[in-house]
Amino acid sequence: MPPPPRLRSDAVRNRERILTAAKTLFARVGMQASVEDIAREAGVGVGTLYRRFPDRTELIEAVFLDRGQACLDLLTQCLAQSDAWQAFHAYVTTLCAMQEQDRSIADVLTLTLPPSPAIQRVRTGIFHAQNQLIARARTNGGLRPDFTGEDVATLLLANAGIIAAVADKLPTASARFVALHLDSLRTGELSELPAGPTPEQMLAALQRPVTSQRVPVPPAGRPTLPLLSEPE
Amino acid sequence: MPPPPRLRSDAVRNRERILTAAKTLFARVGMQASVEDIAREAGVGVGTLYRRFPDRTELIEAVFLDRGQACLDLLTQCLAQSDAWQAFHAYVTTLCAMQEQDRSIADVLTLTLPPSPAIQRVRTGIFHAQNQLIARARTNGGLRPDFTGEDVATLLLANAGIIAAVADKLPTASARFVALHLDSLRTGELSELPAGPTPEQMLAALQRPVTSQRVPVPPAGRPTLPLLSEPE
DNA sequence: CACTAAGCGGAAGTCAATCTTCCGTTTGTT
DNA sequence: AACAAACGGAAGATTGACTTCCGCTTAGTG
Repeated sequence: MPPPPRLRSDAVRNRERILTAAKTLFARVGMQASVEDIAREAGVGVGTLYRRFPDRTELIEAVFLDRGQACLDLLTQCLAQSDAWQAFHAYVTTLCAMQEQDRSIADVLTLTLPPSPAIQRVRTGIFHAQNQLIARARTNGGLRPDFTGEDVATLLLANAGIIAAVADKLPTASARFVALHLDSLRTGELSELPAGPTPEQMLAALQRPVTSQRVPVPPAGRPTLPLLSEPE
Repeated sequence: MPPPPRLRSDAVRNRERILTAAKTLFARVGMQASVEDIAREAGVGVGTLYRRFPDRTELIEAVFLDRGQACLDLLTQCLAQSDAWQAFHAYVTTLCAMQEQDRSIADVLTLTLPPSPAIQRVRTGIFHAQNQLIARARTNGGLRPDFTGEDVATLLLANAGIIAAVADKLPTASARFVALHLDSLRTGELSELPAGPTPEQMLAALQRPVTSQRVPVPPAGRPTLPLLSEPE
């Protein structure tokens, strides 16, 4: 096979710029940022962007590896703390705060993108560390025993909902909500939790294609249950 | 002023059909359902729909009054219960479950639509009842004293996030999350909550135009804080 | 310095999804 | 039966994103 042709210096520079621009925009609007916006932010023409990244997924992958690393860093930092509850608490709090700064964070943990080998590796790394953190907090930190990694994912989705709706106008809403939620996680007066999705289900559910996230129209629709089920 | 011209009988019937179709579709996909989809669901032509509802907001308003009534009914039912905590618990649980069945429910409580007199009336009714429920649960039901109506709104936004992401594949996720969250609301080991948005802020934040919810591109963007703030 | 191929920009062509109008046809009402 | 009201849905208009293409620019080399 022929040696990969070297890129010209300006090409390298532009590649870099595009990547930074993508990070910036993905952070700001989520990963549905348009190609043109990214190009503008990078100060290059769309043509350039396309030559370098013919497929949007490459771009996404690059950015995601970066964000994933940030998560891993956070996890490492937290795992280093001695107090198990403190560590867990700091993790959840900081992660959710990061989400507010960077709307692509949620996607890293909750996936929503086609698994490439590299991404898979980072992801399993994250899951592993996260589970470690959870396990420790369960045995030593008073974290309720029925709390799972899936519950973290769900929390991120929930937090994403708040952020999408009001982060710009109510920057305090998310943090308060998370703080509140954390209060439900320590053993104390625990209610019987309904079973949530299994890890497999959760993984499958979040495995959505990235490009063209346009959802046509739900074909049929569930059989519209009665809205006002007898409370309790 | 001339007496309002009577509608022809078929016109009346169609008006009704359109309204039902709108309810159905708004429930299924949220209020961004397209005009054509509604028309098809109603079994009428788009032209008909347009003549009857030249402005999409009328349609929305009609549907929302209906959904609002459902919320009020729920509230009344819950307020009738004797146990204050049970009542509150049932309210939150059922409301969140309703959200899963009907994606326009969240919008009714968290608004997101231009206040018409009629809507305002229903809304204040709901808020009033809801606050009553909260107040009772606080004094008699062990609800933590720092919990407010705004926290309910935030929870709905969060729940909407979960639903939007995975309700189709993980129908259990939302319920489990809500149950978990409810555990954080009883007095017990309470942490110091960060202040959330004030009622005024919350109202203002959720006051968004309904039509054309396309957000162009966030003009500037916050000053990108460092992502990995020192945990804790 | 000059030559060449790699690289660049962005206008223009595609495409899909919605909104909106318009008009020939159907239908209710008197 | 006759007329206006109402209907359906094709067609035009808009919008926003994706992708291609080509004439100009520039880095790298001899």
